[in-house]
Amino acid sequence: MTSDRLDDYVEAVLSIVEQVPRGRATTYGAIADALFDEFGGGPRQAAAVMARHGSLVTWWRVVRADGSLPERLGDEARQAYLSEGTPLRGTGAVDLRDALWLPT
DNA sequence: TACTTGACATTTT
DNA sequence: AAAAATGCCAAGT
Repeated sequence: MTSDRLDDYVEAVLSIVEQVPRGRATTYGAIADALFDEFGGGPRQAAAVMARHGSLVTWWRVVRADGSLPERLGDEARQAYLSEGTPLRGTGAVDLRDALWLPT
């Protein structure tokens, strides 16, 4: 049936990603924490959603806890960071000290 | 039903 | 400071 809570979780994650301001970034843990009230789960579930539907959103605005991101996407994300002026730390990772955005 | 895999996080060497 | 080990939770097989 249609009331799949999984799809609902997916939309919730994508919604948060779409809400991230330009030039800013958030982490999987922050998203998981924000949705933990309603769905629980953990950062891995948020990541699983991105792996499935991440192509539909600004996935480069979602990074790991240390500001770095998956090797496979590093290249494409770098282009986006340069375009949006995201604060980088020098090694290609986002400087979360300045760029970290927490879901509302 | 049990095992393996995964856009992760945290703690300990 | 950097790397390895452990923990977490759910989906896929």
